[in-house]
Amino acid sequence: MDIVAEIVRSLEEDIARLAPGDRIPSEHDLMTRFGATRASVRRAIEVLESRFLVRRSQGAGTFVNRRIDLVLAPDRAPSLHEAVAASGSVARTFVIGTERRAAPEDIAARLGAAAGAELTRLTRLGYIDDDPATCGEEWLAPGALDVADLHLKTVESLTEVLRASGADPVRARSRVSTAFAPPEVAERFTARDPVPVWHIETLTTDGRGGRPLMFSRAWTRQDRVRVVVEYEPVP
Amino acid sequence: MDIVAEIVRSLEEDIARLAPGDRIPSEHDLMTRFGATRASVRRAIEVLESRFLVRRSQGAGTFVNRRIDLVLAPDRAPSLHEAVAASGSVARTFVIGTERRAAPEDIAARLGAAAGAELTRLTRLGYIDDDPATCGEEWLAPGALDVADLHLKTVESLTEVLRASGADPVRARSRVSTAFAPPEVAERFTARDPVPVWHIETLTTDGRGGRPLMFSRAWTRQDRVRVVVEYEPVP
DNA sequence: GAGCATTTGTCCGTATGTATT
DNA sequence: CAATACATACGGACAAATGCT
Repeated sequence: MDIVAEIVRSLEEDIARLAPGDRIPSEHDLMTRFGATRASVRRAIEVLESRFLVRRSQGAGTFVNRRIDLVLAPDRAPSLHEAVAASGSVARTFVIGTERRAAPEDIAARLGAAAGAELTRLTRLGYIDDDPATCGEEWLAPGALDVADLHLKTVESLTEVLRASGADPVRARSRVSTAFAPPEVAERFTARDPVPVWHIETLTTDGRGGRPLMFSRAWTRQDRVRVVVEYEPVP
Repeated sequence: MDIVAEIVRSLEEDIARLAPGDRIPSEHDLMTRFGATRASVRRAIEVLESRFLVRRSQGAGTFVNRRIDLVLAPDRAPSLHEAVAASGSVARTFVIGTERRAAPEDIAARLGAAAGAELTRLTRLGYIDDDPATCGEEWLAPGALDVADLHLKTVESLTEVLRASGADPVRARSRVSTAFAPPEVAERFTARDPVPVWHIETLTTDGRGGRPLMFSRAWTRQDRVRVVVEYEPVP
């Protein structure tokens, strides 16, 4: 009984012996192997997918998933690029938009701007192994950066740009939780179903004086990245 | 087209107008309402369930889910009991086991004990509105507490007990991530499918001297609790 | 570029089991 | 005990994306 659970168990063992990127047998093959319906086989694979163990691609097959560990700690720079590189994958980030726009009230407040103030907003999209994995926006405090400096292609260097402009950017406070990608983000991920994501917000201030410089808000796919947060109480 | 997505959208609107605990129409009613098969209706409800919007109970029906927000911050005591009470629900915690047992190597190390040392381990199970929602264990450092003090029924008072024994318990470091409940935990939750959970580890030390007192490891159901972690860099 | 086989995505219809009320 | 409602499984059909020829 419970043929789905049996298929799940069996496939789990198989996956443990495979490497990320390896293909698992087609649904048709699994039907004959387990003597089950396609519906049952699919249920089992859906369970594995919801555990982030496999990813499916229509027309291509089902493959063992690779997941990056990202540790966020007070004493460590939270570099997804480094974490990705360390695990042998390739990370790329593109700025897909820069604009001046009236900032939402909460963000304006954090950046010390008046409600409704027009601020510079960068939109970026990050890829891991050529798949979109993270998506987010950065809001710059008034006067933090000259707009002329923003013809950059990678956002990893944004703190570098801030530093070059005479500031001493340090992260002031971060907020991490999980959510489901809002429609405009899910669209970037070319997914329709609810995509479980990490929601990470960070306020960057000037180490000399504490003036707010930048507010960052990002959504990162949970099936591509596992975030671990370590924190200590401030005495 | 995409009848499942249509049902999801429609039910989302309905749910937004309902209160936690309210019942949504039966699958049979939804079949006639949308002119779809039960399979499609179930798919839609499964999507809502995976977003933690509803919970299903065989024989009873499908109900709008209630989720507690728990904010973990360096300057705040992470009290799930308080968060639950503040949202109008009832939290109860029971100690379901106390024993002396050889501690896992990593835990012994954190508590300053020799590898393989026998330590006191408490197992507890937490309920929200009479449903199991959190499950975990506490390991006590050697000499931190007299075993005779452990005939307590609620673990919320554990720091109180430590304090009464002359210590000044403070959280030293916490580690938060998401996972899927291991079998023995899922069993406590009376669930077979993979239950998405928060995995929270905390080391408690003595404020006077920094001696480790207790290591806590807990699994909390994501469909019952939403955790938000706020942290600041230590300069 | 066109055509084709493979593979996953979606939906329909039906039957039976099991927990709740 | 009976009715209700969710859980699980079977079987078939067509659509859509992929990868290869």
